[in-house]
Amino acid sequence: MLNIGDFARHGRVSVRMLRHYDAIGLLRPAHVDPASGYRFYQAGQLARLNRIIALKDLGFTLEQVSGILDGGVSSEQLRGMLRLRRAELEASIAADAVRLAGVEVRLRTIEDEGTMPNNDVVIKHLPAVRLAVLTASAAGFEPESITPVIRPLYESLGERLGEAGIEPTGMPIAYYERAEDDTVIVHAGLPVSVEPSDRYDFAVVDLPATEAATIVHRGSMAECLPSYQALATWVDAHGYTSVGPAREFYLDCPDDESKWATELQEPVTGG
Amino acid sequence: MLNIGDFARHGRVSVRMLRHYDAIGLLRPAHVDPASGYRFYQAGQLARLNRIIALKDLGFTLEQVSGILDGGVSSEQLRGMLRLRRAELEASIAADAVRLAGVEVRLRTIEDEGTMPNNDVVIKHLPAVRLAVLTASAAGFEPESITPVIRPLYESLGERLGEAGIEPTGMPIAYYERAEDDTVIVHAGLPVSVEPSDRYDFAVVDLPATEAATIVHRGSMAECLPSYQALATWVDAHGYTSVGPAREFYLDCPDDESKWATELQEPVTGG
DNA sequence: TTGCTCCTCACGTCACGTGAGGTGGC
DNA sequence: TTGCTCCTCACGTCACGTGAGGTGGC
Repeated sequence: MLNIGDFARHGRVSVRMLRHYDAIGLLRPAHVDPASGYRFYQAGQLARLNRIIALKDLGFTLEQVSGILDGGVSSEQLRGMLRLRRAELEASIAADAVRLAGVEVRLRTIEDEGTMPNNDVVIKHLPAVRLAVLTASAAGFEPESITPVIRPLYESLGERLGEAGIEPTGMPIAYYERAEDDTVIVHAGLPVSVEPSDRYDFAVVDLPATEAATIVHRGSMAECLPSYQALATWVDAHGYTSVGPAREFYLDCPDDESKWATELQEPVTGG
Repeated sequence: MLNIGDFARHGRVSVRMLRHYDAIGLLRPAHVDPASGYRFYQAGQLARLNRIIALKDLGFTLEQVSGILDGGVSSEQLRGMLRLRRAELEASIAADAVRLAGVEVRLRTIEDEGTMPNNDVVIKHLPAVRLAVLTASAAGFEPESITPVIRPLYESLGERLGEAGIEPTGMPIAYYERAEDDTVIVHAGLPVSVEPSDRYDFAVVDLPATEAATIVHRGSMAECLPSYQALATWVDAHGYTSVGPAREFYLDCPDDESKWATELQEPVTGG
């Protein structure tokens, strides 16, 4: 019979762990002195302790270890648990690898530039939205070309929705496509919850759900290029691929345009 | 101004997270209604929220995120944190890979044999020990050859220690070496804390500290072969390499030998 | 008035580490 | 008697999830 200290030393575990295993019924001492409460273990109990440690090292919770050791788990169930554990470990390794890649990117950027890189890019899941849309063409993607096109689109769209008695259900979303002749097709959209109909003098479009790399641009849209570039750089550096047209989500549009907040959204896949 | 629900939806986080970030001072609402306690956020605060999420996704704690965002961290310190994080992630991936390999081994074993494999093997660090040792030769490693040699060795060793007035400081440890002619050199040891001396009629040997794969054998040493085989199988399957002579650590040796408990220790490296 | 959203506690999570405060045996 | 080991609470860890119980605005 060994006291708890000796048993812990032989088993290379802490005394506290043994008390914990006693408390949860995972490893009860062979004998407890009724007067002092002292725990005593048999050397042979090291075998069970070792089984516990071995299963714990595989990443099972103590509750699972308990089930496995006390026969509450059939051979078939054990196979299932091991397969699940394998899947979890593979997922965990993959997630850590993604984190590691992100850290590498930041380290390289900071060592190139000596400054904190653009941290504001986040991958988000964008749900599908139904939009009322008006479309027009612009000469290029520079703000000087876009602004004079999109402004009147939104004014007109607002009026037409009003005439049709429809209330937008959220903030404006614009999206852009490149035409063959390198001009840009500008879509000005407002979320609505109506069925498409010939009677409307605007289109009703369902934007699909997607993963997107996003960045919040603060300030006038005239100065949005650096934010777009930061977004594009990040997407490239993290191994994502752009899919589908970029979107602009107008979060906050007070009269003073220098105080606007816009989320730039680049639908992506991979990573 | 957005209420907490809308802000959470835009940021793809839970309301509870925003309250938590408020509580720890990481992201305070732009405005709090004094009467109701309602939190209100500006759309532009999404930029900070995204920074928080991005750094959190790299695996930084919220406290570290707070330090990084609030400028309490210089560019140099940030580099250091990123390097540390990289090392942590690499270690985490390596540890998970070891666990995964262990799970794979178990899965393969259980699918070959349809039964729970030998779980009792555990890697431990064995500290260095000083032993009083008597040595003899045995014909082979089978228990029939070892037992008649080691018994008298321990009897004699006990007597000689008694004559020298030395008390063993722990349980017996035996170790074995293979001679060139394939016979086995048997060392019977008892832990002591004395300096080596010519006056003793036994050797004083320092066994080095080592990592070892260990298994607890319960029962007579006449039946130790299956345990040794399980140990050897495990060492092989997990990619460890044996280094140095195997040891036997006698944990509990009552008169009834069928109740003995012995830890078989195989010094290893790698894994 | 019914729903909906918001609020503030406060417990639970997981496997112990770490005191605090006290006792028994050498 | 001093050390050493043992004991039982009980809080702390980390980032929230999840009720409980209650309130304000449409």
